[in-house]
Amino acid sequence: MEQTRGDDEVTACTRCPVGVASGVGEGGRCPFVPRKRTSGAVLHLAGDSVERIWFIKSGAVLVTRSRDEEHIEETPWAVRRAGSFLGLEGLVRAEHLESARALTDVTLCGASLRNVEVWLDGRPTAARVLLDRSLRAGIRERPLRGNADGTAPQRAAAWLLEHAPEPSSRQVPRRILAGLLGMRPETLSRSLRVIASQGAIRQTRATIEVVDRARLRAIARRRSIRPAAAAD
Amino acid sequence: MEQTRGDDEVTACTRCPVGVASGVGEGGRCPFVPRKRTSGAVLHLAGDSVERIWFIKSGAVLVTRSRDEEHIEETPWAVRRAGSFLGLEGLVRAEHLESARALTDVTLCGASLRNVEVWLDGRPTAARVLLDRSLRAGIRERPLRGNADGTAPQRAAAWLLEHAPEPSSRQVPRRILAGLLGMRPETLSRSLRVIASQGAIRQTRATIEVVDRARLRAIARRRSIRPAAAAD
DNA sequence: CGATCGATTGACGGGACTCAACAGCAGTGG
DNA sequence: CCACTGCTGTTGAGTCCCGTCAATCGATCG
Repeated sequence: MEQTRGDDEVTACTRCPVGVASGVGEGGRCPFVPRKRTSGAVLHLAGDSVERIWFIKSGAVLVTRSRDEEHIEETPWAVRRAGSFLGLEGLVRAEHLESARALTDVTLCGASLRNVEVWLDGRPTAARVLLDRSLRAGIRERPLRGNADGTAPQRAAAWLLEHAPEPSSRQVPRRILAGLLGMRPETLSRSLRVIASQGAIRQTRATIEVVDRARLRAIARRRSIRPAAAAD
Repeated sequence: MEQTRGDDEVTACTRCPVGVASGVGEGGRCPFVPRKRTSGAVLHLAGDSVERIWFIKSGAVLVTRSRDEEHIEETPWAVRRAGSFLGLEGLVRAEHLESARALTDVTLCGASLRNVEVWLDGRPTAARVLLDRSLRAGIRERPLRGNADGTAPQRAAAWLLEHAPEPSSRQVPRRILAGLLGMRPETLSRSLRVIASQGAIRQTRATIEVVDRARLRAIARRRSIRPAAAAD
């Protein structure tokens, strides 16, 4: 539970971890400058060369990855929220690994790759902030995508348990949600119907409302598929 | 292709990225001290409190994650090789996220969490090394686990394409490999038979030999399942 | 050789994908 | 106002891939 929860909006740079690391308030300047994007805006595409690194101040961003090298087909991968970075790959490779689109109206702080490099060299605490955020994101991004992670209703229930408290999650379209869970929209629709029939959620065409977390947990945990054995 | 390939063994600390960041050769001392473990040794278990952080100097380590919070059932997650860290989670949470076992005889450099913290505060380049390695590992660790990532033969072919050059990959038991790919051993066995019947590999009970990479690629790419559509 | 474990093969059933049709909803324009 | 269009989400029917269970085979070890 040490993960930051909720869409914790950070407005003041003096309370922003990046701002703090930059010494804002003590005469330091933060290389990341704020910018707003409206819902649906494309931030970058996989395969593009990394020009800027972004820090999400508020809102939610959908990250999609391409399965093939040519970046033709993309599949939803994760939802990044306030406090996460976008484009950190730029520090270790030339091109974006993933595409990013604003899922809601967002406030992003961006800095050119060059400025980030300068920042990393100049501020002793800068690298630690990026390391910290990178590790947290890595822990958090554990997509449940296949039968090995449970049946379709199980994965749907698990996702709802984890993301229902987020206000922005209610705006995730069914099609995208299905992609995040590694299933087809039809399968998601059927899964939600099963979950709703057990009284754990109430749903309309566009919204999902959790009414019984305990029951939802029961659905998510029920193990019909045993995970593969590990080495002993 | 900027990822380091092969089981690049690092023996001299003056050529090790961690050693370089520690200033070995310029009077600095590296907090990570080498230790050897034999194949099969358990390095740590998920849920244990993080005592030490390890850097892999040579060999391969199997990382397994537990699906449930109680850490009862574990499923293979990734194979980490020379140049990767183990236990970096310790910097942002108290307990190990994953279990680790030596897949081959390994040489590990370990440092206590406290010493790592001291090291991070004292050496300006230390955090950058960890950040760099963490990002690379994050890019590399992209497990293909479900139907959404392709059929069983496709995932098996994709894994072989990526890992066949690694000498240590030939020692991965079928059962473990199946877990890494999110399928049962029986399904892996059938998949390999299909791939072999197309002439892309030759296999015995214990070994897999790639004989036709082009054909293997064709099998991996053939799209019988379309990935879910991304937002446009 | 007997015991044990891992890998393979076969038979079977179920869950998810595919394809298709339909319903709900917004935008457009006559 | 309503037909028309386009898009998203739902529902149904059919197919097939993969998980499950069971038996067999191979390899290793005492």
